[in-house]
Formats: sequence, C-alpha cells, structure tokens
Amino acid sequence: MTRKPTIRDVARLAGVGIGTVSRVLNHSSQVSSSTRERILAAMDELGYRPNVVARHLPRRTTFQNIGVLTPILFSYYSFSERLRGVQSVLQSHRSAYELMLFSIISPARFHERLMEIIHTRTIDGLLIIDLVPTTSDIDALRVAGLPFVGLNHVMRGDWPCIGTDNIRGGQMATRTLIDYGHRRIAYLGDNADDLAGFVTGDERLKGYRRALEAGGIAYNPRLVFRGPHDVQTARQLTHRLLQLKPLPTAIFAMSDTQAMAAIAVLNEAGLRVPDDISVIGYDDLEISQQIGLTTVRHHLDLSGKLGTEYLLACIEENADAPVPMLPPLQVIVRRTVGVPREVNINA
Amino acid sequence: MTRKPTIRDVARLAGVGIGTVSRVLNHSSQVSSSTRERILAAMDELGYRPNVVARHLPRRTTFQNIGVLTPILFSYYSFSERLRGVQSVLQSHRSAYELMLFSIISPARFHERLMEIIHTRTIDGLLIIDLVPTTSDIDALRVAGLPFVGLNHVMRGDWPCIGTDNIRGGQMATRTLIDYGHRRIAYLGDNADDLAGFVTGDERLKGYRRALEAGGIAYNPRLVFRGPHDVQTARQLTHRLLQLKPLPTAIFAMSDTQAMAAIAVLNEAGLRVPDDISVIGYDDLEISQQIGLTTVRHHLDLSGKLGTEYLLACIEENADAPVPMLPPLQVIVRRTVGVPREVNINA
DNA sequence: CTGTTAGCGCCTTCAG
DNA sequence: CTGAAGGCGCTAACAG
Repeated sequence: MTRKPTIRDVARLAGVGIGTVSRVLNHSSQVSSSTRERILAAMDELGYRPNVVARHLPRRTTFQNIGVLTPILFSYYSFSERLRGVQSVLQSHRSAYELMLFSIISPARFHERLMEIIHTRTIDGLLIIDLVPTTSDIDALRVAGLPFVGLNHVMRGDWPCIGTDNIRGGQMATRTLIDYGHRRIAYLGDNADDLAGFVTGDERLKGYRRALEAGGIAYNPRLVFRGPHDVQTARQLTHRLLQLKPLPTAIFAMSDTQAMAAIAVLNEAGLRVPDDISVIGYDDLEISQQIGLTTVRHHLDLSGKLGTEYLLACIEENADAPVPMLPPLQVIVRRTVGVPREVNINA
Repeated sequence: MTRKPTIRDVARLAGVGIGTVSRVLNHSSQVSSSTRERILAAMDELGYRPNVVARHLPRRTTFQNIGVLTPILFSYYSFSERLRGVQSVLQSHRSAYELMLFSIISPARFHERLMEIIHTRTIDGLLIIDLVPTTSDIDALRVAGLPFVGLNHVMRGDWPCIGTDNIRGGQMATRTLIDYGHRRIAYLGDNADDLAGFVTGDERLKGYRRALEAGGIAYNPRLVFRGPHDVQTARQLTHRLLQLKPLPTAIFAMSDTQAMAAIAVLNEAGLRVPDDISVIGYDDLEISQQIGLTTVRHHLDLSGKLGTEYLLACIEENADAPVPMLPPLQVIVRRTVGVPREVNINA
C-alpha cells in the first residue's frame, strides 16, 4: 500500500469506525481519551494527513481566500503601498482570510483572466484594482455569485466600487504648476496604446488638458511624453524631453516613480529642480516625503484598507454595504516645484 | 428549489445522464452536438456553475497555487521588487500557478502560521522569504510532502534554500566607508528584540562589527541605532543620532528605505550628504539608482526569479533540482558616500 | 461515547 | 455516443 493513507486506513488500524476518527480530526470532545490516543497513534504510524479538499466538500465551507486582481507591473511601488493596506485589514479581521494575488500583464487578456479566476479559483471575494470590468464581466461575476469591489477611476455605477478621480487629480497637479506661473508644462505618462484598459494615464492626461484650458494655455501634443510604465522608459522619455527648445519649465509626471526618474535625468543633465525646472508627481509614496517630491496624494494605503473592508462587508453581510469614500485628493507641496525660470541648455 | 443547481439538476432538465453533462463540462468530443446544445441550454436556464471544490476530489488534482511566506511589513519596497521577480516567472511558466501571499507580523507566530498553511491551504509549493524554518518546521513540511524553498540568510543546509550572505554584505558596506577614511560610523537597523527570528538586521550588524574590527576600529554600541523597520522609526533614530557629539561621519543603514529616511532627516537638519556626512544603504532598490544612493546590491528581482524557478523545479521534477546561486553581492557606488569631514552642529 | 449510513458534487469506468 | 454505477475522502446525522 503505497498510496496516501485515508481516514479509513486510520480507522482500520485503530480498530474504530471512521466516524470516530473524523471526530478526533475535528477536535470533538465526544471521544474518550483512550481511543483518542489510539487513533492519534495510528495516524502517526501511517503518516496520515487529512485531505484538505475532501474536508470542504461535505462541510460546504469555502477556503476563506480573497483575491486581488491588478496590473502588478504597472507601477509596483504604489501597488505595494496599497497592498499593505489590504494586508493590514486581512490580518486584523476576525475571520482570517488569506490573499491570492492575480496579476495581468496585458489588459487584452483581462476578461479571459477574470473568467478563469471566477471558474477555477476558490475565493470568496475579489478586489479589482486599476481595472474596470465591462458589463459582461460584471454579469459573470454576479452570476457566479462572487462578491467583488473595484478600486479605480470609476466614480459611481451600478456596481460596487471605490472611485478616485484621476481627472481631477491631474487637473490639480497641473493647476498647481500653473499657479506657480508655469505655462510650458510637459506631461510624462504611460502609454495608452499598449495599455488600453488601464485608463489611469489617460484620465490624468485629461485632467492636465483641462487645467491648461482653464488657464488659457494651448494644448501642445509635443509636450506629451508617453511610454510603458517603467523606470527605464521614464528616463528615456525625459532625455527626449530635454531635446525640446525651449525647454518646458515644468513637468507633470503621472506617477511618483516616473517623477523621480525624471528628476534623476534632469539632475544628471545639470538641471536643478526646482530652480531650473519644476516637477510634480502623483501617488505620494512614502518615499516621496523623504525626497521632498511635490505630488498628489490619493491615499494608497487607506484605499487598500477601505477597499478590503468594503469587500469583506459585501461578503459577510451579503447586503449592500455602504460604499466607503476616500478622502479628497490633495496636492502635497514639498520641494520640487518653484517659480518658472527660462533656461536653455540647448543654446 | 432555491439551492444551487448541481450536475444532477442539469441532467434531469436536459433529459440525459449526469455522465453526459460531465462530458460537456470537460469538453469531451464524445458528445453529439445536438445533446450538447440541449445540455448547454439547461445549464444556462438553471444558471448552473460547476462546484470547483467537487471537481478536484475525484480528479485528484491540485489547485495549482504556490505560496509565498514572508514578513511583509518588514520592508515592503524590497519585498515588492522581489515579488516582481516571483510573478514574472509564474506568469511565463507553462503551467499557470497562481500566487498566495502569506504574511506574518510576529515571528513568534511563524511556526503556528506555517502549520496552519500546511494543513488548511491548497498550495503545491511554498517559498519562504527572510524567515528560517526550524528543524521541526522542516520536518512538518516534509511529512506533509509540501515542496518548499527558502530565500534567506542561510547559506547551506540539508534543506533547499538560496542563501544570501548578509554578514558579508554588512561587512562590504562598512568596509566601503572605512576605505573612504571613516572611523566613526553609525549603524541604523531594525530591532532585534521585537523581531527575533528575522535575523537579517543582526547579520548585517555582525558584518558591520567585523569590518570595524578588521579596520582596527573599536566597536561602540552608542553608535548603533535600532528600532522597528519603518520610515517613521528610522527618522526618529536619525534624530537621536544627531544628538551625538561628535557626530558620526558616516551611517550604514541596513536597508535603502532607512537610508533614505536618514538622508531626509540629515538634510532637514542642514547637513549635506555626502559633504557633511556619508550614508550607505542596503538593497539597491530601483529607486536608489534614481536618487544616487550608494548601497549594496543583493539582486532582489533576480532572487525572486531564481527562488520561484527553483521551487517549480522541485515541484515538477520532484527530484533534487540543482540549487541556483545568486550572483555575488556588490557595492554600488553612487553619490552618498564621500571622504569624512568633521562637522559639529552641536557646538 | 461510538459505529453505521448517507451523502457532498463531480469524474470515470463500464456496459450498452 | 450515452446511462448507470461506483467511487474520491470526509462530515454529519442517526441509532445505539
């Protein structure tokens, strides 16, 4: 007998019925200590381990997992700060849910991936970050009876989500620069072509355009630099930006990561921030405070917390839990934005 | 009938046997298209969804999950970069494993948590990061037949792990400062008291001491600052460090996060880095390059990759896969370390 | 306190 | 091509 021992093997060896073995497995007090000992010994001798899957079938319980679906490679520091919020709620929650992390590289496969998760995974709820499910996605989620909560740019809808207004955030950032007197402002963001579906960058760009318009500044597409959301690309884009003449006097980067990369390149080129050129980011990472980056705070850690709490409420109360609200976006003024000054390194 | 429909309900409605329903569920070609249509219609009408757990029982398959066990709050940016490596391997791997994230706050509960994971979770393998399982932990893992790989400070052993030599890293960092001429070097690290079990900080401190010794410098415990591994604590510790007279001429921070916090506080106090005081970190986060932090590179992303590849090899080949080796540690010289200069802000 | 009996929902032979 | 039967490993009444 080389196969894994089952409850029946244990019962046979201990000379009892499988019911009794099941009782000791479930810590029932209804077993005399002598037979308990005998059964424990038998388990030990056989190296018996209860089959986790089999236990759930008659018991009709779930695995107590919640899933997080996110474009992880998108901007991983902010993801990390958000995840910290998720974890802190999960760990303090009375019913201990574990975390499954589903990430997608290509938004084109979002739908496909979602279906796969719904039908083959054992989760009790799903938190969908930075991605917006379509109507058919939502239907599928509902039909499957899988509670879900979105954490993204959608402000309201007939599905549960905690929205954050990226347009407004982009507008606030750009407006800040304009208020300082800037009129030639570049935008540094991710690539809409590759990332259709991850609309965050589009939204913030839209906010940028609105602020320009409100400030009476003409939109100039040559001041817009976009590419895949990673540090190397941000650096390359900044190098291209440095070819511009005249140079922009300020940059709005759609993420703190890109802002920091830009600042690095600017410094390497001999430009001082904010004396020669101003930079504002978006995220307010914990690290941004340390390096003095002026940025837009959208409460990453808190959003992870609220999203998770909301999801848990949806799972457990089953009713329509109240939708939590994130605090308003905030421009955090630090040291990378100043008044404009014309410089020309391309002279 | 308000309960969830089962395969039997579908069979009844479609007027077929459950075997045939099962066949269409499993995309068997052995079903005539007419009956398939009928069954599909019945499923649709009932809103039938196969029970995921029940499918696994007779099939004797696993859920294809791999777990990552880590002290997540420990230092989450480095965790994040490592995780990126894990995810990249998982997503490119032919058999699509999903990721379960188990984090522990208190190392005291490491063992307990591990047992819980082994016995109640459905994973095919476990990657244990920055934590070292005891002999009994390892036994339990083996008895349960759960493949596991460690990613930590243990360099070798009778269990599968990819080691990184924190002592040597700490030594290299400190040695670098000494080579620049520093003799009064502070150490900024995490708190051993709270975090017994997370020995990373102890190891790097040990390396610090060895380097001092080799450099003929007496160890001064008053130059050692330790506390919980978070930005606020790092800032407070740096403030305390600033009370010292004379001031140290250099700081070795056991993580880049702490190094950046320290630099921020130093700057706020009017000290310039590295002109007035030098700082070296440990991690080489992606962001560290951008801000010019001198640090020790231990290949975070790559370690996540190698660890995951190794684990997958252990799972699939079942044999003793060759233990991968991380490239050697490297001091990355950037702009936060210079020659010492006595300054006294406490005059 | 304990053994026995039904399932949990599905897959997989095995006959037809 | 299809139906019926017999598990997968365990839990949960139910009788004793």
